[in-house]
Amino acid sequence: MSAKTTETNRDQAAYRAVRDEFIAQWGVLGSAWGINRTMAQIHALLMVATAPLSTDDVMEELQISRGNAHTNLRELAGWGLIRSIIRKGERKEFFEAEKDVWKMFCTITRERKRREIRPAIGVLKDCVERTEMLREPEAVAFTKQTRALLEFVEMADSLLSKIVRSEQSKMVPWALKWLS
Amino acid sequence: MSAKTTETNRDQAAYRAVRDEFIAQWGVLGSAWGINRTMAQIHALLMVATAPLSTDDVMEELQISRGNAHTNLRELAGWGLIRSIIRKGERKEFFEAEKDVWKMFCTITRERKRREIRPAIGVLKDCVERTEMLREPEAVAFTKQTRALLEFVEMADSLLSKIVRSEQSKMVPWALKWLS
DNA sequence: TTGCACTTTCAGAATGTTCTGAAAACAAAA
DNA sequence: TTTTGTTTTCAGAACATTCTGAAAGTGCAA
Repeated sequence: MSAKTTETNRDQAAYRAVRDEFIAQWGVLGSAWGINRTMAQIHALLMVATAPLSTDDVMEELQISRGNAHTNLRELAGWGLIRSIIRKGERKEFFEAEKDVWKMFCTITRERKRREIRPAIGVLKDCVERTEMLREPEAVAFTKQTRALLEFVEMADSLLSKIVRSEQSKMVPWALKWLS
Repeated sequence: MSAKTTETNRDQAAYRAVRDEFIAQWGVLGSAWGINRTMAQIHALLMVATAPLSTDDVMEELQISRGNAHTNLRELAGWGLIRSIIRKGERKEFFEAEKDVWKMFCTITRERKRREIRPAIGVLKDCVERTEMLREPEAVAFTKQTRALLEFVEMADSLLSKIVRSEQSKMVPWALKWLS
């Protein structure tokens, strides 16, 4: 084995170690968020993969069962963070992640808006509507507080909508300028 | 019982029903986020309470055990979302929530930055540093991807820092203007 | 120093989430 | 049609989180 090959193997091993560490840590971070650890790990794996992976590849790399891999791949596809690839002549389904960070951000933001912000707005609107005609001091305070929350959340929702509709090429330079 | 009293009682009952619904739903939303349901419910309860509540009040209102109430009150205090009140002449400890929505937002953002964004930045920096000298195509792609993530997360972190340092009286009108 | 009012802790129970592995379903090819 | 490769489902197991309730701890005041 040549010196060159030896060096390459060492580098390859070093890279693998860092990559595996990245996947593991991304899983930990995912759970700190509200996200299933395996789902976060599969996402990390696909984000740094150089080619689409099959369900079996994912099972092999992360040492997880077929059911687990399958379910989490579907879930990720549901979020729009990965897409499935069908290669002609191949029966197997492959998956690849969206790698553009700005697009990822927009996708995640849109989903969280839908799953977390919208329902909160619904609850708050309902609370305000059903108490604003009451005159007991407690009810008045309640309406005031829930209305303040509602207004804030609606503003945040609109801001996020506008940001997500923008082009990265406009937003990022603008943000950097605003920061300085 | 006078007509007036009857009306007041009905309103009181209506208010209670909406308030309890609010607390319950806030708990559900909390779990959709990564937050313990009881913790979210206690927070909701204290947000709309007109006076500070004791541990026993919380136990009574939410029908939960002392240990549960205690632990989650401490946790909320750890986040800085509630503070404890000691009344002179009283041995009992009371709790009240920060009600100002902007301050709440800043507190939550600061904590999430600390608990979720900082560790992510740490992981990503480490990945970039440990692979940027490698020349294998896979390693190069990995560094590129993790660096892009790092830059994005660092930018988001800075933006949030700046927002959280601002005055509500400056940010909110500015945001509203920007929206239109 | 004893009793009292309250807070804190924690083992085990209850509940909730995620994972496995095998069977069923499906669909392309033989 | 049957075979073959693949995806999907899901019952039960494994694991993780949250909750209860009782006991221990704390410190004031009689």
